[in-house]
Amino acid sequence: MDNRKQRSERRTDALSRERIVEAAIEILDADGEAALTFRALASRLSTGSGAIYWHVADKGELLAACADAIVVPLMRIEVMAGEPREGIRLIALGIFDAIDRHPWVGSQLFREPWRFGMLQMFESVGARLLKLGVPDKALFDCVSALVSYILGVAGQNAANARMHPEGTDRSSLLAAVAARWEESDAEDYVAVRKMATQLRDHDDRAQFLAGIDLLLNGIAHLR
Amino acid sequence: MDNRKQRSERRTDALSRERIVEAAIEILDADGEAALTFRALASRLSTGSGAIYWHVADKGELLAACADAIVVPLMRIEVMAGEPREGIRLIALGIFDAIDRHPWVGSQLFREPWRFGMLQMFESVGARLLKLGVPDKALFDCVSALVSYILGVAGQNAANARMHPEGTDRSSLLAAVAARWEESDAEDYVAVRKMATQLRDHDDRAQFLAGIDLLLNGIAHLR
DNA sequence: TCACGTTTGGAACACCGTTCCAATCCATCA
DNA sequence: TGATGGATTGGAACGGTGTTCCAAACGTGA
Repeated sequence: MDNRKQRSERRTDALSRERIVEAAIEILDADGEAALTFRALASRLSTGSGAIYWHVADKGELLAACADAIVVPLMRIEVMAGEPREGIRLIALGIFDAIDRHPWVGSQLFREPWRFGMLQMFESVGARLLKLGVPDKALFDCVSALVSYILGVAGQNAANARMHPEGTDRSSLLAAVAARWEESDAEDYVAVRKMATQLRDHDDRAQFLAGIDLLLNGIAHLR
Repeated sequence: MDNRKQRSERRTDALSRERIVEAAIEILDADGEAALTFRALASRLSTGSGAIYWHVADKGELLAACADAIVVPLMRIEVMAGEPREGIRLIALGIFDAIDRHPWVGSQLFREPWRFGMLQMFESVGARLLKLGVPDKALFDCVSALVSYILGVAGQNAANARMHPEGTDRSSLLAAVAARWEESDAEDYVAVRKMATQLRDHDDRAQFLAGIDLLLNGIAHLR
């Protein structure tokens, strides 16, 4: 009779898929992708690896569940309010910022794109493009270009973060690369030299948005 | 005296960085990324792992060297001949096709983007955009959007290939996904349902090019 | 011929994901 | 109430990985 009650209330210190995912995310955020091992996870949860495997099929599913926990909530964006272009920018920025906070999501999102709220993402972006008057025939190409771009930048940011773990002084790093660009051969690298100054003080987030706007711009001028 | 001669001609069966990279690429192409282990490599070269480590620092460097061997030649494209837009399309398609043939390059290119002919790629694309009249101020954003998009699609293709190893019947797979899209809720998934038919018989390569054109289009209509 | 730096092959190490299993918990039923 | 059996746990064990280490073989200049 109180069957329902007892099922819904679980012992707080019992292992559960959510508690495992939560602990895994803590490890991922604190020490990066390579630090997430079943041993480290078991130790943090004061248990053995076998117990974890009872709740989670394997490491792939664990990573996917972690990424889900971060990404899926992002997909629930105000249904269709506001200007469509702005809506698309918000969706894109939401993903960008999430991956900025949790770089490991980038690689995961990338490794298995179809496990996540991809359907919702396609719908969110697609519906807004329809509202902008994109013809049905061009819709899929446009949405998929936007999504590819978003995931592409996401993945690259994750790679960047993996390479420059955190404390790195970003501006001096950029300055160093820019200096190298400026020193490259004046005849063979005309464009690179011109980009060097912009590289030095560019902002990843703004540049990401510029790319989105470029795509939206191209979509607006479809014939 | 024949010092030079002896240095340049190496015994054909001696181990060398190039022979190792060559063998590694064969394994990668034949059996995928997971099959490349130092043991498998050593066995193929009839040697021990220690001998390989004398020529190659670690697995990361090995993978990077393999990717270099595929990608770097692609960057040497006819200096500045032909219509700039077409040139950019050719560069992009070159990378797309290379990754289609060697999916593992996609993930590697992605993991460490700056180890490769990225400078050349920035220059090749940038110079052509300059020729198209893109103002200096917008150059970096435009190039970087194009490069991000290219790498993004590349990575996703690699992920796809990893998931559907080869023999998979692509058209029936697409049909299955499309069917699922069509069955999704009629009210909440308007756009997805419209895209389903286009998903069913789309061509990855053409769609990739459509995205490039969208970006070029947006760049052309910059104000 | 000798000596010495270069190159090799494979054993050994630490660690990983995963499997297996004995021990424990706990709700249910006789 | 006590027994029973499934759900859940913790940790040992297994096969495999990247990497290190080192004794042996090679080959080249003195």
